[in-house]
Amino acid sequence: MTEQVRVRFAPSPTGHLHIGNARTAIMNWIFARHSNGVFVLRVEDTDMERSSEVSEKSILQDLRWLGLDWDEGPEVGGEYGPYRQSERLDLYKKYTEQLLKSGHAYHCYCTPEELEAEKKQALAAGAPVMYSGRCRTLTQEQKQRFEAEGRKPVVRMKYPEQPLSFTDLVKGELSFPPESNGDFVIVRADGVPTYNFAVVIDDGLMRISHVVRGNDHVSNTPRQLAVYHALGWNLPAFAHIPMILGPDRTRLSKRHGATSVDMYAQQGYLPEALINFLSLLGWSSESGDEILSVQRLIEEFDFSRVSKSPAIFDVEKLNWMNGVYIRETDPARLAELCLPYLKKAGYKLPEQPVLEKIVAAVAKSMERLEDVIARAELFFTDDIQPENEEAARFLNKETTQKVFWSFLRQLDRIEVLNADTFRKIMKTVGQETGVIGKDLWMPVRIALTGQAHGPELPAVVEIFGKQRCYRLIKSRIIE
RNA sequence: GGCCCCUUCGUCUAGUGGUUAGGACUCAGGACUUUCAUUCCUGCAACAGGGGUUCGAAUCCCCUAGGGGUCACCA
Repeated sequence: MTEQVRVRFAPSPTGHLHIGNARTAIMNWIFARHSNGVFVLRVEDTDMERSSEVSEKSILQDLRWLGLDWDEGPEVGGEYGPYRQSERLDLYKKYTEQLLKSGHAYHCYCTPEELEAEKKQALAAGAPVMYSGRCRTLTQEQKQRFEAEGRKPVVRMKYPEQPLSFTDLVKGELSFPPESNGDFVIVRADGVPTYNFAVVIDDGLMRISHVVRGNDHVSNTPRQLAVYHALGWNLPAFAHIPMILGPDRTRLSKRHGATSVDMYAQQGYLPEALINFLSLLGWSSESGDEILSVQRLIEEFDFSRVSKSPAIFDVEKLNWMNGVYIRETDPARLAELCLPYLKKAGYKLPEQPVLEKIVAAVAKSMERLEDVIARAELFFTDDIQPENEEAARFLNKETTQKVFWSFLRQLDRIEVLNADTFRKIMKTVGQETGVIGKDLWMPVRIALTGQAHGPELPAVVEIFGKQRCYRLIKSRIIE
């Protein structure tokens, strides 16, 4: 029987959920759901300086917003906990001692200053930059002398002298010669383990079957292999997914604009759209389809279709895709989603049915939910004025006044004004005045909305109602 | 600089020895329409370069160039 698939997403709580990390989380989650496996969330907070509870909270919130639920981890528990590295220190200690005893690791007393000097020298000489390993052979006396000086040692792993290799699910066979790494620190002077050590202990103990992570971790992998081997543990499968780059082909960062999930959420990107878009950065459906539901992503996901090369984050395409999702959203939910933005704009909100109509009227031209503020403004202001010269010109056409007069006459004869009756009115106005096309519609549009471009007039008019339309047209009549 | 990896339209990608190199976004043009938007149609646009292997290479091998990653008591 095949072993249960267990994957993990292991963010460090040092800020918001980054777009790149979000994509990693998404692929892990999708793969877990695809395989009927377990999705573990583990908080890598061994960097005491930079980690914070606030960050952890926000990352958890962003994951939930995306719809990525975890089966084990903070706030849900699980049998392989605890799920914060800061709460697993005794575990790391146990295995550190084991490695020390077995001779795979040793104490190193070099000071940061000494290391820095060594590094500078190597750099100047054009030699490879790595630790010399000189503390490997310290005698008892030397160690005691360092201790007496008050030096706190770190623990270093002896990097093996054989090539280290593994098979990556997306990149294939990968091999690293011994000279590609030196002895690396696994426990800091303060006793806290470093990433490359803790990650192995945790993945091993948590029975992680597939390590799915960003390509920036490829070069870390041989160091981790060394730990696995020293411990005599079985290797998980590795899958290194391509990185996400900015338009300038460098690592996606603040310079490129919004880089965290919460910023996209704020601007009004839908979680489904973000999931869909991010999934397609480095993966493609065999069908060639691009608009893919979460359900389909789960069904179709496969590492064999993950690309090896980095992908550039293209906001234009995200915008398009988000627009597709907005247009597919039913009016009730869309109204609900737009509500926070309308409130923020300070608009006086109407009844739910009217709100839904407003949102539906402008939805076609929206790429982000925040667009609703500008698009729907005309429904929330009483002061309708031509927005520019182009608009004002239609008001001054010689045929305009008779169109308005006719329009008001027709309006008087109607009970309720809705999209249908409005169309009928316009038809009659056209016949009565002999004015057609733009000259007929534009003056009405400008008088009612102030804008030469905007949502379909019948929809606008239905939302406005008879009173408001009457008033607005009347106000444009020159006696 | 050492080590590892990558390279198809501007961008995301399909493609696993024989295709008019396909799709999507963007852009341009057109149709629809009272405007914008939506929708639909059409078009522009790519195998980094050079050597091999082969009857035949985007597909296999080598070299060059370009790009990315990493070399922390960050993760």
